[in-house]
Amino acid sequence: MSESNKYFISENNVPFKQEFQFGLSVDCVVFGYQEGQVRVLLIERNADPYKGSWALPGDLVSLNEDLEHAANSVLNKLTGLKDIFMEQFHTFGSVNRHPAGRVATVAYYSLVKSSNYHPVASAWASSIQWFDIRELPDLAFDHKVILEKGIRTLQRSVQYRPVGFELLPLKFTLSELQALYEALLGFKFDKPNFRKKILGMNLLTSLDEVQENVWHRPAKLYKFDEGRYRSLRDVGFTFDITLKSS
Amino acid sequence: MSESNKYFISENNVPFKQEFQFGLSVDCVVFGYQEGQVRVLLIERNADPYKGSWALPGDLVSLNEDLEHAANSVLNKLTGLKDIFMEQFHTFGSVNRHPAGRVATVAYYSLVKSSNYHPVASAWASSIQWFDIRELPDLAFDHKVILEKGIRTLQRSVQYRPVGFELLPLKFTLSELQALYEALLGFKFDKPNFRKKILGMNLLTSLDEVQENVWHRPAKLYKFDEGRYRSLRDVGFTFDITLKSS
DNA sequence: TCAAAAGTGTTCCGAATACACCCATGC
DNA sequence: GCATGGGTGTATTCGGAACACTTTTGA
Repeated sequence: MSESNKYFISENNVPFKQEFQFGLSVDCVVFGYQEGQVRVLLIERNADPYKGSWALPGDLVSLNEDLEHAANSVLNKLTGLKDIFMEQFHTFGSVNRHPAGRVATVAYYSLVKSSNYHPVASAWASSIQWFDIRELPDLAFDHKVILEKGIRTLQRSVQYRPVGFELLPLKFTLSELQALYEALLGFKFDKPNFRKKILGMNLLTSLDEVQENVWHRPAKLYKFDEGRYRSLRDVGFTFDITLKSS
Repeated sequence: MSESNKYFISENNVPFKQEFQFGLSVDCVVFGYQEGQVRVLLIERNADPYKGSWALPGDLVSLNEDLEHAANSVLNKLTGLKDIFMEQFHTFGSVNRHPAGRVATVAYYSLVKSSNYHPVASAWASSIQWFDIRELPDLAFDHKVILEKGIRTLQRSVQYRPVGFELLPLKFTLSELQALYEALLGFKFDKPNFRKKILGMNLLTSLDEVQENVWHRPAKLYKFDEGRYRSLRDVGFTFDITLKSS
C-alpha cells in the first residue's frame, strides 16, 4: 500500500505523495433555542456543488490554518457570528461524500443564545435560517448524517455541561429552563422535583426581577452563576439533571 | 480565502485546489488490561520521520479507503490484530504536527482482551509492546497528546459502555472486575457495595467454576451476558458503575 | 490454627419520587 | 370568581454508604 505511493510534483517543485491529495473541511452545527424549539442554523448554498440546497455552514480548511480557527472563521464568514466556542464531535470521511474529490470533514457543534446573535448570510450563503431540529429540510452532502450525530452529541452533553444556561438568554425563568430540557431530551419532568434539583446545585442566582407582560402570576428571573460552575467543575462535579420522566 | 485558491496540475492532468494537498491519517489507541495495569499498544518506528521512537500504530489513509477501514487495516498491518472494533474519538489537525506536510489524523480507540491477541510487529514497526498508561515513553509526533485524550475518553466511556467486560478475559472473578475499574478510574471501591451493584445489573452469568491454583478461598468465575446487555441498552439503559471511592 | 481473600447481611442516610396544595396575576 | 401557570411542602421509597461479619482455601 504505502510502498506503491505515486509522487506528484507541484508547481513550486515540492514533491508530495498521492495521499497528500485530501481536502479537509470543517462543518459547524450551531444550536439555538427559542419558544420551545431546539434549532440549528443552516445556510442556503449559492455555489456548486449542491447550489440551492440547505447545508451546514462549512468550508475547506486552508493549509496553514488550524482546525479550531477554521471552524470559527468559516462560521463568521458565512453567518457573521463571532467568537463562538465550538467543540469538535466527529470526523466524516467516506470516500464519496464530496463530489469534488476526497474531502474529510471535521464537525463542530456549539450552543448559542440565539437572542444575542443575529446571523447574516454572506459569502456563498444566499440565505440563512434557524430550523427546528424536528423539521429539517433535505441537506447537501452527508450533512443530514452529520447533523443527526450532532443532535445525539448535544443530548448526551446535557449530562456534563450546563447546556441550559448556554442556550437560554441571560435572564430566564425556571419553567423556561425546564421546557428547554424537556425539548432537548424529549420527555417531561415533574415540576417540583426539577426545581428542587436545579436549585440544590446552587448554580443559579435569583434576580430581584420578575417576568413582565404575562397574564398569569409572573415568574422570578434567574441567571447562571458561571463562577460557581467553574469551581465545581474543577472539583470533578458533573452536571447531571437526569430526573425520571413524568 | 477560497477566492485565492491556487490550482495545481497532477501528473495525470487532473487539476486540484491548493487545499487538496492534505494528508489524512489514522492513529489507533488500543487498550488492554493485565495484572492490575491498564495498558496501551505502541510500536517502535522503523521509518522516518521519528525513526526509533515509540508511536501509536497509524498510517496515512489512501484516497479510496474509508476511515474505519483504514484504522483496522493499519492496525492489522502493524500488529497483526484483526477485526477489532474501534471507535473514533478525536481528530488532530494542527498545522505543524507532521514534518512531511499538513497531515490531519483521526484517532480511534479500542478495547481488547489482551490475552486473546498476540501482536506481532511488521511493516515499519520494528517492535511492539504493551505499556502501562502510567509509565509511557516519549512518543513521536503529537502522539502523547492523542494518547492522553484517548485515556480521558476511556475513563469517560466507563459510564456508558461495559468496558470491564471488553477488557477482561471471558471468565473472570468479581475481584478482577473491581480491580479493573479501580485501575481505570484511579480510586478504590467498597467490596460489598461493588458486588451488589454489579450483580444487581444482571449482566453477569455465574459459571459453575472457580479459580484454580490460588492459595486462598477460590473465587467464583463469571462471564458477561452480552445478549442481556444489548437488550437493556436498546431500552436506554446506561451502564453506570460510579460508586464513591472508599 | 492462621493468613488472606471470598462472600454476605444489616443499618443508616440522603436523594429521588409522587403527590397535594397554596399563590399571584389578568380577565 | 376563575383560569392559568408560578411556587412550596411532605410522606414514601429506593439505592448508595459504611461497616461488621462469616466462609473457604492453602500453608
